[in-house]
Amino acid sequence: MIFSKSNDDDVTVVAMLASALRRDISFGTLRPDQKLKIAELRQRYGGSNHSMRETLRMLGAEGLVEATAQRGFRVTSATQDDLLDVMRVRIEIERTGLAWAIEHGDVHWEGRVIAAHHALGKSEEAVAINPDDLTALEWDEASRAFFASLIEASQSPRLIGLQRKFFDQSRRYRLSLLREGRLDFDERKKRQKSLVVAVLARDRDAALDILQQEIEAEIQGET
Amino acid sequence: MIFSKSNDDDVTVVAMLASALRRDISFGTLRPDQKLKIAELRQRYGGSNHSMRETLRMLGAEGLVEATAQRGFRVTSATQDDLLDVMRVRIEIERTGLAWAIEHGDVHWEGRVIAAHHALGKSEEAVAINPDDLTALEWDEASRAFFASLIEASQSPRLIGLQRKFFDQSRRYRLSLLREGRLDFDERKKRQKSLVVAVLARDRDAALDILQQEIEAEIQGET
DNA sequence: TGAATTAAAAATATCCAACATTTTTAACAA
DNA sequence: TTGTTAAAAATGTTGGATATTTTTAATTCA
Repeated sequence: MIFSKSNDDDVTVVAMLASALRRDISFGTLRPDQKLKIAELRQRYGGSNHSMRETLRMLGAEGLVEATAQRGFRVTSATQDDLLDVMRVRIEIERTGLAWAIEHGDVHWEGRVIAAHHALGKSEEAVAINPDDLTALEWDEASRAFFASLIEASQSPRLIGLQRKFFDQSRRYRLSLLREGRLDFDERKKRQKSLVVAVLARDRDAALDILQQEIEAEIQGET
Repeated sequence: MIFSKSNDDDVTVVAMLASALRRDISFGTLRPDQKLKIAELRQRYGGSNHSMRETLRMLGAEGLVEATAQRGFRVTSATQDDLLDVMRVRIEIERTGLAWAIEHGDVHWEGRVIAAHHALGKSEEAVAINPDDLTALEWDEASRAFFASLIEASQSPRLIGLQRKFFDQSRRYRLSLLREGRLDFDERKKRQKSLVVAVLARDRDAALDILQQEIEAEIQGET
């Protein structure tokens, strides 16, 4: 058989519930600090109480939801401090990962970075024109793929996992910036371009600087 | 009421199961790659099938256990590469945290570092003489507390969380080094002492260097 | 013999229903 | 108001049942 299973992530009920909840937390349908009562969630998303509990535990591990003993779950609160913390940690993680990747990466890695950059370019154009939910999610995923490609050659599974985790945690804030039109797509395009150039030139210091700027631009927006 | 509840962590069944499993994974009673069948675990540790599943999900989030859809859980495998990865990431996390702490920490932080260092010293002496399981666990906890105190003033909840996570992940390896008598307690004592001195002097570069050495010493052992 | 197929067994993932415990809410008295 | 108490709601846990999937063993056939 040529075809691989569509998505190893959505085969179980818990995985599907997790996807749905992640999406709704990202878009703010489930608001920060909102109490997540098992009964209500079941009515809205389906699943048994155990599936839902397991799902919430998973999201808890991802940092999207917080659990308190005997007091259930709530959506992780979103504050300015929290945003700052995610982004500061993201900067350190991704800088380290990129440094390692520049050290270890081969020509195939360079190819994947170029490909991811190309795809991101298309997505940014699309979302700049039409920022509806679906387009926004595709753009965010392209963005994630681009940053992921950068540290892909770091040879550190944990660092790669951390990058994904904090990128996911910052999604809420990022989509909010997009909605409010506070992303400067021209600036992003320039930075991303020069970031790729620096990476291909193996100019570590320059690459790390630009990477950091690109992440910092997501803290406040640029307009 | 003056007394606070003993431990917010062991109030629920799931939390207790998690503690027990964590301990047994740390000591290798549950070996790397070992299949964790719900039925067997229930017989050994108690709890319902759901509690056990939830527990395993939690440990999965902590990186002690790995889950595969439709194929259950197993103890995360322990390889040389894995050890290297944990330790490299630990170094980056803790270096960053200590740098931030040195920047932000006040005199109270210094006090807590000194206190944790003092307690660790006692524990190291105890475990050097008598490395039984209980003493070993207490030593490991004192060690964790010392490293945690260093980055406590980093003002980054996420960084603090990451430090704990990776310290926990490396526990298996660390206890193994201890069992095999491959820790040089004299060297450790010297390093810890000079680390504290550097921290109090706010000599960032020196402190980061020593911290890194102390972590690296846990990769291979020193004898 | 050995590869492929099939049947049986085991294990996972899920659900429902029930109950004990804890927390939250509402009512009430001081 | 403030504090206490009772009722309601929600969480945490369990047992048992069932569908699906994976693993193992047995069997067939080239």
